[in-house]
Amino acid sequence: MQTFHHPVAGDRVTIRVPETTDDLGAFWEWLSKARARGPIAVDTETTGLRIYSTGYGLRTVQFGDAHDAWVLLYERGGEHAHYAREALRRCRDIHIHNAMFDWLVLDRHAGIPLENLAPVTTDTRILATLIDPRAPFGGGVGTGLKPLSAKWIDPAAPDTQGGLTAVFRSLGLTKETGWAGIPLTHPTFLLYAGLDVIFTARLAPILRAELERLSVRPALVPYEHTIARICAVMQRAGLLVDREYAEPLAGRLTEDAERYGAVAARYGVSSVNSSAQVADALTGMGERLTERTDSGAWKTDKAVLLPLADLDRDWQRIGARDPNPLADAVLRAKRAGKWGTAYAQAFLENADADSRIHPVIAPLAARTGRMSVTDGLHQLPSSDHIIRRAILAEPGHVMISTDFQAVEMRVLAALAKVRRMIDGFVNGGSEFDIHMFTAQLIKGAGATTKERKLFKGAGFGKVYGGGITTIARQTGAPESEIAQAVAEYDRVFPEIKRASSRWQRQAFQNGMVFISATGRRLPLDRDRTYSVVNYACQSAARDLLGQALINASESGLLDYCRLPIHDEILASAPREDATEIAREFERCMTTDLYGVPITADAEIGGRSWGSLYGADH
DNA sequence: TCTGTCACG
DNA sequence: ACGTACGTGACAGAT
Repeated sequence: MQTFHHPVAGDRVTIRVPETTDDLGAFWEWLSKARARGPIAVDTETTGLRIYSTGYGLRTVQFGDAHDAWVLLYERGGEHAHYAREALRRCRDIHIHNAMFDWLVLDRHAGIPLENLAPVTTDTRILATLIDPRAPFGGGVGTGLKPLSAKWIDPAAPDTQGGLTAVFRSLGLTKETGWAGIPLTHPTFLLYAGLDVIFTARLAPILRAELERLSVRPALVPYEHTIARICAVMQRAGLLVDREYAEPLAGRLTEDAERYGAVAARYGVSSVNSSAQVADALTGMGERLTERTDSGAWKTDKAVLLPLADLDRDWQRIGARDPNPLADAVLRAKRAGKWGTAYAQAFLENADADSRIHPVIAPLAARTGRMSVTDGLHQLPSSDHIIRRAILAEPGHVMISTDFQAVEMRVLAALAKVRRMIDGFVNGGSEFDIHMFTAQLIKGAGATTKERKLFKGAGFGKVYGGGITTIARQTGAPESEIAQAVAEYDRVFPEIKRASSRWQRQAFQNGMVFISATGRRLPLDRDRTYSVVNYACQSAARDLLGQALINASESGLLDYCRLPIHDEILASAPREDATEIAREFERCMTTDLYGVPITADAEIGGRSWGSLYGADH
């Protein structure tokens, strides 16, 4: 048996790696006693992050408490794997840092259903996020095991992930190949694998005490664990990619990008993604650029190029000038290039052997509590259906998208107690349109759709905390019009400004931390405290979605759920039951927030996600 | 690794 | 004193 010792916060901890049957017996004896004393910390090491890729493997499973860790060599199979599985089956109280990953690994590669593991898990990352949700670059300590251990346990806590990267390099491996390529019994690998569970075990009680000290609403802890389980089930299910559609699509987009790229090359732009080249060439053609980036370079983004190409925001000809052929080619080449590589090509590369994409869902990613999804499925173009067309419901199923109706405006009305807004939402019925309502409030019953658009822009400006200039730039309306609209907006909804001041004051008195409607801690940046209005709304809306997911799960809809998208649940359901299931999703997403109705609208599509978008929409 | 850009809610 | 658009992920090019 390999044994390691390491100092942790003045203690000498022990890491053991069983080799023989006797060693495994010793592990079993330790586990029985440790389980009787308290929770067991668990962690895994694997060949990488892409759990569903072919050839993926589980290398070690670690168990530990505050002083002892055991690293089981799962990769060896046989009795090593057997002991690891049996240990996991017996543990009724476990601590994991970032549990979703380990649940899914163990579910897929050790035959331990996440439905069994999730209910007995406390995720120390969830606890840490409820204390401070900010990433390191956002001013927080971060929610990684290393920074948390350094802050709460031992400033000398090793950077096990970063430290291993150095070991990988010394072995001629990279960050990507190292996890699979490092020898299973490499001492640093095993030491760090063991230390991770020891730090997790020590972190849990400290974080729990801190949550209590800060009076964080206790219900948030089980609430977030339930949402994590639900998101893990969706990640496991994944979404089906239509390879027969995506492959030629990727090819076509690449051809388009090359064709337009060749046009740009005629004007001296060899790579359309080089802003400097585009700026030089445009200036050389006599165009005058006016906007600059943060670092002082000429801006050549879409907002700059579209007018030069005589195109509006929807890429329709304006007829105001002769289109600049370079601006037009750059726009089209960049779009085709991005859609081809970031979407169509990415679908094909990210899909597993069963043509499924398993989006990595982070249920508590943003500082407001919002979820994030990697693999791009949160950012697919919505103006055109061609990209989403590549994502399919299950065979015999159709896509159902159920989204909250103007949820952030409803949340704003409820939280800021905006009297006339509340009246509108309460009395407005199912077809109520808050932005038209606002336009009519200000302009009278004859308000036009153009005026609706103006006040929609002003409304979003309010929720985001934007100023006149920015709202004007975003909406394309002249500043004078926006200034007047915002002033009128403030006149009919005066409660918003008052709530903003009140919330900023409360946050200031609470160490620059705003407490959300659900009891979430939302740290503010000192130099932009106005963002509290957005944080309050975005965060409460996220928790409405979280509760909707829990409702859906409790109503037996979880197996149909595929992806949460901020104010929407995307589902795949049998065609013959779609109407009934859609009504059920609407019911799960319908609620009341301080007297303001929160409503949802389900749309039943066809086999592909694209059927809900673009031309057919 | 940073900057700019572009996609979403 | 005043005013500030919010939150993400991914890719390409420059450094």
